[in-house]
Amino acid sequence: MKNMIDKYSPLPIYYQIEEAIKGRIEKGELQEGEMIPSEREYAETYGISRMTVRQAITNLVNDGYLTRRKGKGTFVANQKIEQKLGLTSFTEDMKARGLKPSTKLIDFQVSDARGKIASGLGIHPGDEIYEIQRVRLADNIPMALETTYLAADLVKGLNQRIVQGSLYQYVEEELGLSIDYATQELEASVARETESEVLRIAKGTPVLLIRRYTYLKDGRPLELVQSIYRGDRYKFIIDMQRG
Amino acid sequence: MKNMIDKYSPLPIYYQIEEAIKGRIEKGELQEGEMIPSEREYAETYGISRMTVRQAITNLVNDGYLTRRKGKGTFVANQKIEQKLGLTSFTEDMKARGLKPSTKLIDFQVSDARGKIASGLGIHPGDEIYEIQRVRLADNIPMALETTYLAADLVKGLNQRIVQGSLYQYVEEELGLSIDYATQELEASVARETESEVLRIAKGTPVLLIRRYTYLKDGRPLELVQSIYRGDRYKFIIDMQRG
DNA sequence: TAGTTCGACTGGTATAGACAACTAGTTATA
DNA sequence: TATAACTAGTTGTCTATACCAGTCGAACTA
Repeated sequence: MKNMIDKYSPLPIYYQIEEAIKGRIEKGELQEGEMIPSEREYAETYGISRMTVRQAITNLVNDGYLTRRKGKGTFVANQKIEQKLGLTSFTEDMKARGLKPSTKLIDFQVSDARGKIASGLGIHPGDEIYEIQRVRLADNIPMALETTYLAADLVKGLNQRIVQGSLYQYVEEELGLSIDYATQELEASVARETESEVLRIAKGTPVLLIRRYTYLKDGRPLELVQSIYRGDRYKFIIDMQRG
Repeated sequence: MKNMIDKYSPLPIYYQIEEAIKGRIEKGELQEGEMIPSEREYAETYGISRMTVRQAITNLVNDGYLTRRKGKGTFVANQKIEQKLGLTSFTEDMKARGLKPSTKLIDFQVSDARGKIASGLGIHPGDEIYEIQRVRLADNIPMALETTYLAADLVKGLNQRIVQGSLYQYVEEELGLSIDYATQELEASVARETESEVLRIAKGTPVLLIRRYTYLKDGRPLELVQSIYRGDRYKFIIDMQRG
């Protein structure tokens, strides 16, 4: 039941190895984060060259199934949180559109929760929250204004450095909290004073407002992200009439 | 001015080659569709192994800069039309969300243009149009109903086989038409009879209606695509109140 | 005990060569 | 003339080998 490799198959050997490893991951025989056998080990057990094994593994790394760590080994990749949640990150979204995404942090402060935000985060009005404001750019053109609200006593010790890295990673790996799911609301709106300035559009211009609530495994709300997208740059013409 | 490769640089040779080729593409020295020097040629002129050249080229193929054609050569890739237009294709969109996209063709027919469709395509009511209806699925769950309308005398000879491949490629390469730009309209709506059946949702469920108009370089409208997305599966809660 | 060195593991880079599969043009043949 | 065979080019696959560069723990040393 071992040697599933057929050297005389018309299918390339690297492809057979590739499918074999992928199969073991999908069957759950290889778990997320688990180390797979080393390249030399594969080469020996199948009686093939290490370079051929490398070709198979390289493809799987490119497809996101595996990650390599020099000196340590090759590991089954973790699914991205965005993928788990079924969310598209701004970065990936823009890349898919062929644009160069970037982010500018414009505000990071502690403030008091107001009505809608407090209820969204499941805390009391007046409780401390972190408020992070970023501009998302595509090819250096401002595309969206994104404001993230987090309950301060849930994500203790948050600072500017973390915010500029991966917030989700910090929450999961450092704080040990498990992100579970998210819901999104989309609504059509118009740009207000602040937004029009940052996005360099006229006040009153149609914008897309997306509100995302992210929840932990235990049901507590983790964050509320409110994004204002320029309708024009997105080439969305928002008209409110019903079909 | 030739040998830009430093064998004793800490940067890997394959990386240097990679950057060199990428640079030539970005500077326009290598045009879209143009064949680049063969792997053996690179190996010889730089005095390195062909496998090292292959590593560089493989990376560029993975990044979408080049495409290989066995027996012919390696060519500078065409930018995807979706990228040119700044549009996200359903396929890419779903992949980015970690879902497996698929498409089911449910109707392909010639019919007569009615009011809104005729004006959108810049033809007269009663003129012949192709009408293509597809269901877009993610992980085999129907996500959207997509209807494409094309003026029959503009895209002559369209058939089911082409429709199941790349329409844009056919239009550009076979018909010699140049796609230029597109606009999108987004509006909130509710599912009607037909849509509710195909998408397996209740009549009256909120849906996202996206209308895309694609235009040729000469300004003529090429197609009108009307997509009905399930609001629930997209986890969008559409509410129409203004901010 | 604390620190260092060493060795055995990992993946990363690079070589030189071989043959297969495919493409396209040329040449020889029926 | 049409067809087949050849040829020279391309990428595709695979081998066997070598050495470099991190990682980590065990053994050695001050």
